[in-house]
Amino acid sequence: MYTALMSTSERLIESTRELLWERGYVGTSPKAILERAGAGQGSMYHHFKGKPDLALTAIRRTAEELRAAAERALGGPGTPYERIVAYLRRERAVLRGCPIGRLTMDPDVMANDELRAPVDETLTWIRDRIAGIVEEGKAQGQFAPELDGGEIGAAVLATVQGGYVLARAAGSPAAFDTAVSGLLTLLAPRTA
Amino acid sequence: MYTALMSTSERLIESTRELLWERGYVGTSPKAILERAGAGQGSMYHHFKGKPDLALTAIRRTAEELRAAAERALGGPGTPYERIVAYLRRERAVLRGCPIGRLTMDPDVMANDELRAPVDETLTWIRDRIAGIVEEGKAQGQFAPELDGGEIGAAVLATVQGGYVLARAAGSPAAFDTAVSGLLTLLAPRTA
DNA sequence: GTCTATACACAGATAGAC
DNA sequence: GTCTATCTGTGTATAGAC
Repeated sequence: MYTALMSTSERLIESTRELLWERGYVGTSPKAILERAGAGQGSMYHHFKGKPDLALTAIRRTAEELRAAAERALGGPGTPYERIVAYLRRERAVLRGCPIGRLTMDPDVMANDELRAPVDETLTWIRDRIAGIVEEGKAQGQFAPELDGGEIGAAVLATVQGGYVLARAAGSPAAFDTAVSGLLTLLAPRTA
Repeated sequence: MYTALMSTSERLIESTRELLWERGYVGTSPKAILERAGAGQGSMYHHFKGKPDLALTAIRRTAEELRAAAERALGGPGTPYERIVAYLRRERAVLRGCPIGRLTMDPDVMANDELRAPVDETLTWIRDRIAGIVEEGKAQGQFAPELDGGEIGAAVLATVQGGYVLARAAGSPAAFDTAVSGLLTLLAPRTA
């Protein structure tokens, strides 16, 4: 539960972000949000139109943070392969899953175009970002010319998203790392 | 909603399987199950101890079916690579997601060891099954000796699970196929 | 076995006092 | 802005009639 160091509205947003990550949209009730934020019913309906409106604000912020975190790895120094390694190996709370990807399994999020949009945009952006890096690598001769940037970008992001699934099922982050290692072996540049 | 061609208990199980697939565990209420099954409150509590008990029965059945479907592709004819292709390309209701994998994002399933067990066992089984096929391929010289069966198995299954995430986010099955194509390019045997 | 009736807490939202 | 009522429906389960 957040202290009074934040405004009520901020505490509501941050509490919602946490709960959406932990329990998804259908699993998160206004009551739970209010308790965590230390606010009363009135505050939430003063600052937001209701649960979907507050969730939208929370999701947008989380999406922006995720994009920034991905960019820190993908836009860092090194060869294209090294940047993809940095992305795949970056620090993650593996057992918590992806705060954006998990929303794709939420029926109420998927049924609401406004809520789905930031999810779609974020994953598409990461996919395309990786795709561009793969094309860079091809141009530099690090990757084989038969690789398709879009396909590899999708495969890399899918491995991450699926890695979360395997790790959560097993109750251990190891499965995530195993899947990543497998993909990286397959993607390794020819050490000509 | 199911007709009277099934027993009440069967209709309850099948309705639960559908709803767990569509809406997950937290998103599925006994009331919705009863409506779909065309049964009254009493029937459910006569045949099952409650929602978790009914869900466990439903999940176990779905897990068994998923394993069988995977085995039909993985245990089919062809080289190791071809069998993995068959698995990755098998007919799927992509936009519905994986009926087992999606449960890993359900907080109440993950918090209940009995409910999580069949999820874990199923995904582990598929992972290991693919791992063995990769080892076969290595023995036959189809795959490079530096590939680790366990890692590739995890990467293949993660691509599938993550492919569902990408497809659902985009609202189109194409993203799934794109990711699969990318992985298959990377995994393609050296056409020595 | 299946039904309806009942129970009580929670989900989501509104009203109006301070 | 924030709070405490208050409201209607739903979630999950039990009781007891048929």
